[in-house]
Amino acid sequence: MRRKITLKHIARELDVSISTVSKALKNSEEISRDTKEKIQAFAKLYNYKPNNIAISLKNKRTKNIGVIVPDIVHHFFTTVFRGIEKYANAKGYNVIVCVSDESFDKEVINMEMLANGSIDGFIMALSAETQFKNDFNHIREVMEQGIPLVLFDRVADEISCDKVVINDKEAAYRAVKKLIDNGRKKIALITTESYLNVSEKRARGYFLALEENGLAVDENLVLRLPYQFEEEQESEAFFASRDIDAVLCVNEIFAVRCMKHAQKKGLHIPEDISFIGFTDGILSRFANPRLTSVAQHGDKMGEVAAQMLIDKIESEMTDEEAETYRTVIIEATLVERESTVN
Amino acid sequence: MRRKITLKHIARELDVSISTVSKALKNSEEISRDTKEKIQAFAKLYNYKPNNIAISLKNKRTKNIGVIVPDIVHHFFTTVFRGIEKYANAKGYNVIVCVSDESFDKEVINMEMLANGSIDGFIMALSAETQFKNDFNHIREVMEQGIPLVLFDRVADEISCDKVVINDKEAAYRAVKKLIDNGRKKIALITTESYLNVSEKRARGYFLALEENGLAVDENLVLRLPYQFEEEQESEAFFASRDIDAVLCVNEIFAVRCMKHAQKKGLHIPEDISFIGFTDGILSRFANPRLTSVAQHGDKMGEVAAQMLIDKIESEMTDEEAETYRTVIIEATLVERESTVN
DNA sequence: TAGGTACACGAAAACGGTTTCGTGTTAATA
DNA sequence: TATTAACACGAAACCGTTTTCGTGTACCTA
Repeated sequence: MRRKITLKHIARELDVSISTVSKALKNSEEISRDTKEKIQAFAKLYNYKPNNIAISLKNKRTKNIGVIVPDIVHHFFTTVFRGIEKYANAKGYNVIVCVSDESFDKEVINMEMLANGSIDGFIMALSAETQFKNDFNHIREVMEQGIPLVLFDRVADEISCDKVVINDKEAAYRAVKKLIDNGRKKIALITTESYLNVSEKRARGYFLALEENGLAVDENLVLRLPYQFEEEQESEAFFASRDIDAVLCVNEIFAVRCMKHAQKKGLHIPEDISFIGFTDGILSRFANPRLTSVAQHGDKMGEVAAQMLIDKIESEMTDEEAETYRTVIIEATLVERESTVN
Repeated sequence: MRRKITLKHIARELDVSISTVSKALKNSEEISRDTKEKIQAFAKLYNYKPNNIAISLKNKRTKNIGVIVPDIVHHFFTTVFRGIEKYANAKGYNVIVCVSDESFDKEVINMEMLANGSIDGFIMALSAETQFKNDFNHIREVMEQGIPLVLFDRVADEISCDKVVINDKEAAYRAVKKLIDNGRKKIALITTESYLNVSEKRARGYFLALEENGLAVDENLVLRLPYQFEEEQESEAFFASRDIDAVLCVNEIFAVRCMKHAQKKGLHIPEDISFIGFTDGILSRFANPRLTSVAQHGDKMGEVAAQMLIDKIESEMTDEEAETYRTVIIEATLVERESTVN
C-alpha cells in the first residue's frame, strides 16, 4: 500500500525546506529553475496531490456545498440536485447531500453537522414539518455565522436570503386557463393538505383562474389529500360521485392515480375529461395517456441556485452588501401531451 | 455577524490554556470540577462547536464517504443513495455525491478530486463507459492508497474489492419461469446493448429459463435497444410484427413503453400478453395496468454497501486482513401486480 | 574594499484542533 | 521534616498546507 506523499516527504527526500517545495509546485518566481524542475519532477513521479483538508483548514474554504432536501427519491428534487451538482462540479465544488426526510429534527441536525466547517454554503428546500412548525431558528443560526444560504422551491417569507422559486401560482393559473379555453366548465383541483407552501400557491392560481373567467368556485370540486397517500378510496370516491370534465393536480402522482379512477369510471381522456399535473417527471412522460404537465425545470433551478450560492461564496463583500438578497423566479412551462386536447 | 468561536478564544477569555479547554470540553478527569464547569458553561453560552476540518486533519478521518453514481435521476440509484445516506448518517458520516453521467472521464476526475483527503471511502457503481472500456486504473490507484471501496450493482470481476449486487440472473430466470408456469410460450426479451453487465446477466437468466423448460430460444424474440432510447419506432415495429404472449424487460421504462405498444395493437394485459419489468420503481407502481416487476431493493443495497464500507473504515486491520473482500448478494424479489396473471 | 542589491531559499507562524509529557503545588506518608 | 504521590494544568508537537519575513551568498558598483 503506497501511502500518500506530503510536502514534508518531498522536502526531506530532496533536502530542501517545505516552503521551497510548496513554492516550487506553485511555480513561484522565487525558486530557481533547477530546483523547481527537480521538485516538480519528483512530485510527478510520486504522484503528489495536495491534501484537501489541510488546504481547507488553511484557507477556511472547503470547496464543498451542503444540499439539504426533504426527499431524494422525489423526481423533482433529483433534477434540482443534478443541476446543482453539474454547476458546482464545473466550478470545482463538491456537493454533500443530506436528506431531511420531511423531518424538522433531521433538518436541524444535518444543518448543524455541516455548519461546523464542512461546507462553504447551503442550498436547501424546507422540510414539510419545518414549514408546518414555522420554526426557522436553525436557519437564522447558520446565517448569523455568515454562511451563505439559498433556498429553493420550499421557501419561507420569514427567512430573508437568496431564493429560487417557480411561479407556481401563475403556472396553475395558466394551466386552468388552458382548460377553460378548451371549453371545460367543471374543473376539479386535487391538492395536498394546506401547510405545504407550494400547494397553496397552486391552489390560489386555480381559484383565481376560475374567478377571473366567470366560473364559480365549488369547494366540492376540491380534494385535499395527505401528502403521501397510499390508499385510494378517497380519491376514487371523489371521482365516482362527481361530474367533472377537467382536473388540475398539484403533482403527477395524484394525476396518474386520478386518471385511472376516471378511466375506471368509463371516461375517456382527454375527450370526456382532461388532466393536468405538476412536476413534469417520468410518470408524466410514460403515463397512458401521456400527461400534460407543468414543468418546473428542476435542473435550471438547481443550476441557478448553485450559481447564486457560489457567487456569494466567492465574492468578497462587506456585510451590508452580503445582506442584499435576490429571489429568482424560474418560469414554469406547460408541457402539453395527450391528457388534454390541443 | 457572530463569527465562530474557537478553543483559542475560550482559552484567552478564561485565562487558561488551550489544552485545558480541549480537555475540559471532553470532560477529562485531568481537569478539576470547577474549571470544567466554568469552561463548559462558557462554551455552551457562546455555542462552541469544534471545527470539523481541524478534527479531520488531526485524526486523518473526515467522516465523509464519497458516492459516485452514473445518474442520480435514475430511480434505482436514488433508492440506493437513500439507503447509503440513511445508514451513513446514523453512523455520523456525511455523504458526498458525484455523478459520473455514464462518462469515464468524469468518473476519473471525481474520484481523484475526492481521493485527496476529502473522504474516508468510496461507494460506487461503474459508469457505462467505464464498463465498456474495461479500464479500471483509476480504481486501482485509489485502492492502492488504502482507501476502502465498495462497488454496487455495476461491478467488474477485474476489480477485487467489496461488492454488493443482486442475483440478476436468478431473478430473470425466476421471472421467466413464472411466465412459463403461467402457460406462456412465446416469451420476448427487451434488453439493452450488451456491454452493460447487468443487462447481460438478466439476458442469461432469460435464456437459461427457456432452455431448462423446453422452450426454444428464438433470437427473433430478443430486442436490443440503446440504453437511453427516445424514439419508439423500433420497439413498436417489434410488437406489431410478432406473435408474443409474454415479455421480460430489463427495466421498467422499456416495460411501460412496450405495454403501450401491445395495447395499441389491441392486446389485453395480462390476458393476451404478460409483462414483467426490472427496477420496481415509481413507473411500475403507477403504470396502467400496474407492472409486475423485479424489485432490486436499492435501499437495502445502499444500506449494506454503507455498512460494509464503514466497517472497513473503522476497523483497524492489517493490510492482509483488509484485502479479504466480500461480495454480498441481495435477493431480488418479484413483485406481482396486474401485468401478469396470478 | 565597503556597501548595496538581487537571488534563492529557509524558519516560523498560522489554520483549529488533539494528545503526550512535563511541572508546580498541595497533601499524604514515613 | 523530607519524600512522594496525586492533582491540575500548561507547553509543545503534530496533522499538511500557505505565506510572510528574514538571511546568507554572490555579484555589482562606487
